[in-house]
Amino acid sequence: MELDERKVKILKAIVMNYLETGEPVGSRTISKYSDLNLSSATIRNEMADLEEMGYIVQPHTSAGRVPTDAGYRFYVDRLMEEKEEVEEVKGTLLERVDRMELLLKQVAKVLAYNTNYATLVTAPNYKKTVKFIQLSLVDSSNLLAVIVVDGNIIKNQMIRLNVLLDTEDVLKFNILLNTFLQGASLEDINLEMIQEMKKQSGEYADILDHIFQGITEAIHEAQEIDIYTSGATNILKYPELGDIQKTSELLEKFEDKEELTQLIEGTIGEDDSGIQVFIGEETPVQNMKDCSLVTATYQMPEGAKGKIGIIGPKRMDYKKVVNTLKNLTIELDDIFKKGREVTNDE
Amino acid sequence: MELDERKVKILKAIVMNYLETGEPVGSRTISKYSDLNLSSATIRNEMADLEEMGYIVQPHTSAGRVPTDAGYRFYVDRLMEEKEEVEEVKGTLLERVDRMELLLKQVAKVLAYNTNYATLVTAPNYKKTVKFIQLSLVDSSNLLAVIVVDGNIIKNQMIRLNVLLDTEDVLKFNILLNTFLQGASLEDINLEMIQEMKKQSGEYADILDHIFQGITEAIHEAQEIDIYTSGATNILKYPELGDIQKTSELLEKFEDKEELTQLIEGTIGEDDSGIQVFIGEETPVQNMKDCSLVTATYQMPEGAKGKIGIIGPKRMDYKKVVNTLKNLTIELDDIFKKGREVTNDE
DNA sequence: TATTAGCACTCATTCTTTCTGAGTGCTAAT
DNA sequence: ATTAGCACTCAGAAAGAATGAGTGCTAATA
Repeated sequence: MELDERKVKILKAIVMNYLETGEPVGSRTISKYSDLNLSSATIRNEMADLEEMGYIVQPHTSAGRVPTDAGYRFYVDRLMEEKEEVEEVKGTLLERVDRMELLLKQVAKVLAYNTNYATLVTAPNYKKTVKFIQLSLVDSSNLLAVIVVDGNIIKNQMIRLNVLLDTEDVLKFNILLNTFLQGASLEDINLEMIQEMKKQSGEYADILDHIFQGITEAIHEAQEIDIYTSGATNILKYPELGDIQKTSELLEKFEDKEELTQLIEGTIGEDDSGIQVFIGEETPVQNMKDCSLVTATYQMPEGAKGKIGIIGPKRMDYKKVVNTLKNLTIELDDIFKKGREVTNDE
Repeated sequence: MELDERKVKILKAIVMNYLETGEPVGSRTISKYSDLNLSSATIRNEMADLEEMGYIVQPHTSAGRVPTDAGYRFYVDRLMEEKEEVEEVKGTLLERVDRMELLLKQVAKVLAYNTNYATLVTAPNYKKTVKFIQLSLVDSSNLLAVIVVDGNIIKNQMIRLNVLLDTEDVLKFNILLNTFLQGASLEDINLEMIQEMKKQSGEYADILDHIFQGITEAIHEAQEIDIYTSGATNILKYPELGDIQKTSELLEKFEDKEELTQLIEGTIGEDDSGIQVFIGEETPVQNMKDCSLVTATYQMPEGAKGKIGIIGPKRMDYKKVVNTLKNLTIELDDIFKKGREVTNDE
């Protein structure tokens, strides 16, 4: 059977109507509210074909039709024309990037507010490289390590001492650490390097162990993918995800970063730039089979990438979501670029 | 009418039974499962009295009785004997206090896991005093300010420069800042002090403005009440909070720190130490009228106080919750004390 | 006088049954 | 190829009947 132009028109009408109303769409509706000027009977015949082809289904015999995953997919890939009007993202993003965390939290929040879906944002994930390390003696038994990795992400680590150090010792350590570690990534810090540093540090070799532990912890922590979410409760707004049981399980996942990390990593694939749409079964997480997921990848000037995701019901307003995401990533790119110009011209 | 001993016994039986089952309690149940050896008819008479006195109600004519807020209150205040068995808190807390944030997040999580209710924990709120400040030059245009306030809370602030500074300048600033600001709280930093510092800093007075701004921002941020929540979705587990509409509004509040701050501040009252129980209408927030809130105050050796709260349905297991909270606060006090011994013996 | 057995009554809940109407598929006419 | 028309289906609403947990009241009992 062939998917001729008329069938496409009808399919489009069905999907759009369903997106709007959430009710199964009957032949009569299409007959009346489309410019095809066909009787409901004709539409019915066409619908039967479309059903056979797998684009739509009837929830039960005497009901209208509802798009299948394939139907949505066809719509998203081929029918959904771009909106020319820019979907403005309301709510200001921070302009200063020095607190990445705040910025991303804000992104999640603004996005949730704008779309009324659940959102999540991952921090850009790149091989972090030490830019600057400083130890300072806070008091006699506490040594503070401040580590700045690129992207101006700052980590602190309090190191408890059981030996007395004086300022001069600390100064020595600082120099030592910086000469060795500046520009190093986590992988670069290998046994050999450590040995060498220990050798050079002479009598304080055992303290160095302590310090190292603190530092690796900090770098590790910086390396972890941070995830920020917002608007999780929006999920409750869509009654088609009726089963409270299921929905609350989904919400629970949303509280758990581990799970989310998996989710996001599941989306890293072929088309790793731009926008991806996962519909129903295509979604990489079990509990989400009744939802759709739209992700966008943003990129920092250094090449680091992060993801923004929106989770909503299958009948989500794909057009709006895709558009909003596009604009948001542009805005983000902009902010990062600006940030870079001002900051990192080393 | 008088609340004699028998009535009290009956009331207690009703409340306990209701806490367990969630179903209205009938006279026959009490007659059978209590050691009173009274017929259901007698119980009925007594129940009628208790209803008149406002401790219980019937949801409808032919149903058993359910405790009113007053009924719960009486139970909590007078009937609920302390469990002697310690309600063990399962799941380890971090032992090291240097990352307060992690500790409190953990507390919220463990508590939610143990009780199956929604939990929230506020960071201790005290007048923060600067313990240590350090500026360092990360690169030519970025100055990093690290501020440690007591309790070893660390704040970072990247300060962007449009003037070139060399290491010596930074050193000078460091000395200047530390002599003036060490031990100062936010309120202490007044115009006079600033003037004096500017005078002493001579030619770099205008950079100082920049730095000040950064530092006050950081202190402000440290001053803010941080709130950590966990297990919000547990709320969905209690069907008696049936109205999804309402419940989801409640959940939304749980996403919003502002609201939560209000909530917690609403509980700061007379009995500001130990454990407080708010039942239904007593709760300081509108959407929470169908819930109960139990809060505990923990105290750091410095005298700073924070709150731990548990939100659940009115028929929550008060005994368990109160007990768990008691033990948790003790455990926390312990951790803090240890932390102090090792850390802050200045 | 306090307690209890007994009975009529109430009413949420559950299960059935009936009704309704949106929507279909098919056939015969255009 | 399209459409009018009609019989058919079936979810969901509405209405009715059965169930049973629980009550309040009264009269008998200890």
